[in-house]
Amino acid sequence: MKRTTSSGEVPTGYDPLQFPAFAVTVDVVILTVSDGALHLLLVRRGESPFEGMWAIPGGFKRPTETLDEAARRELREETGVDVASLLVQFGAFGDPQRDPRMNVVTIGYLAVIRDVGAIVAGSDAADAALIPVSEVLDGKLELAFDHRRIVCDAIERVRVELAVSGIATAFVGTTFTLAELRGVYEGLWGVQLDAANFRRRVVNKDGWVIPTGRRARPGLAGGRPAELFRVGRAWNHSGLTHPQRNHQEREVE
Amino acid sequence: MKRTTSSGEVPTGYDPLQFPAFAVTVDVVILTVSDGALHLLLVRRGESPFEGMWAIPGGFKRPTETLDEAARRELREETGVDVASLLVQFGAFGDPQRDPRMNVVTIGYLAVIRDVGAIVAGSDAADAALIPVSEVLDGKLELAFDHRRIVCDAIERVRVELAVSGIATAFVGTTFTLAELRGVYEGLWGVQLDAANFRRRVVNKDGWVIPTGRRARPGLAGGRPAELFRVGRAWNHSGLTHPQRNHQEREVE
DNA sequence: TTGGTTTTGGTCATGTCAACAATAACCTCA
DNA sequence: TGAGGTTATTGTTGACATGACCAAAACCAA
Repeated sequence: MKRTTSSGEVPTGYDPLQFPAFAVTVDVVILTVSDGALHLLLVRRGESPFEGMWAIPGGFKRPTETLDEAARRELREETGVDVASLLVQFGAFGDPQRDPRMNVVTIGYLAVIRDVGAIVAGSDAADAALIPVSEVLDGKLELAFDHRRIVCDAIERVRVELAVSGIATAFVGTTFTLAELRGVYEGLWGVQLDAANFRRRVVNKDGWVIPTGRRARPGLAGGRPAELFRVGRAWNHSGLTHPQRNHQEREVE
Repeated sequence: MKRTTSSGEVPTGYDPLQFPAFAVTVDVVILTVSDGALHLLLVRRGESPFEGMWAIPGGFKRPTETLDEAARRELREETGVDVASLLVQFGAFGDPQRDPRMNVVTIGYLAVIRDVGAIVAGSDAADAALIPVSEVLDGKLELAFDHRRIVCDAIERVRVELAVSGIATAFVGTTFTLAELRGVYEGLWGVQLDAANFRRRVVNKDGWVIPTGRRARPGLAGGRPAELFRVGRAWNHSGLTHPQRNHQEREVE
């Protein structure tokens, strides 16, 4: 049995070129909620291969920076925002044929930003757009490289993270109404949540949301003005779970 | 604002060496539960740097294989087992100085195997050992490279995964008693669980465990023989949660 | 047979949560 | 100004989950 260690059977005098060399890139899936639906930021490729197709923004990792720094740099170059509400690594992708030109391993990052409308407009709007993720998941919109799979993994991660931690607050502004926050859950899970029960669950969560005294102005349709909240610091412990039917059938098929 | 896409500003006629080249490795954190405590498989490094120190097994990704294949290959080379109960990627590590020799980006994999005792014995036992993770977390045992951080991330992932999915069954054999399964939770969470309540929670979970008719032989101390279960297929939906005190104080500090 | 040990089943009180009803506070339009 | 519409919030209720605790069952060793 061959024994190898983390960096392999490297003799003391090594030659870097003797080992398989890869290009390492960082790709950032930038998400936001708009009109109650999850959207992601895509850019149109200007070069071959996949010229003219939509892709998620990304670029080479530089030898002097960490992966996190590379992701933050890419996000800044793409959107101009310096810090996202959330920027976490969610996976690495290294299939041999994922880039037809050379061997590229990419590290996927997930970024959540609050209101990206103005940001995309300020950017080079010609080749960047906010696309509903449903179009990607449906397969209606084809993406370059293996970016469809990368996006799918990112979405899945968001859904899980939403249940296990308080990611939802990353999608809303610094102050928000509970209806807005509820919309994030409904959009990402594709469910309808009871407003009354949602309120109780969220407000009772220890340090989850903090009421500011103020109230939001009602929408065009009127209605009682909603209370304004800001995020508490404890949005990282036990998240919300999917609502489960009261009368779930307990049959073991 | 500079616009880059996933593979950067690569002209059509590209020269691979013109872009930052990295070595890509796959490191596998191999976990098992032994004597009610979580252990991990470490190998002793035979070469510089960090010669003689403990490290997690790993090696170079080959250009023709996927990351998952590389992880499976490393696991097989190290333990001889062909397929783990669980083998998932959990993170990428690419700090510039993590390897003093060259720029190495490593992809961390988490492997869970059932009974590793015989396996390690069958391997080249001189430089491989099962170490309690507590010794690594305490800092009592120093690891090569940034492997301590990699291990910490893996453990954290296991703890979360344990609550959100049914990872626990990956630690036990194909048939198991509820005491064994409970021991996994107790070992990983560092808590004591009531046997009666644990049984109800696990058995009531839809498709979680399936009773085989057989019973285990009692231990040396006697006791009623335990029922033997096997894992159901639905161990991926809503996991168990930490037990929470009945009278939790609800103060907002 | 007796005492020890482990598993399994039962009870009870409390807490959580979904469903639903009712009220409060705003809007627009007549 | 008032009526009807809309949204947010509070209340109530019943089903279920869960933790604490107790008791019985089924084995061992002596």
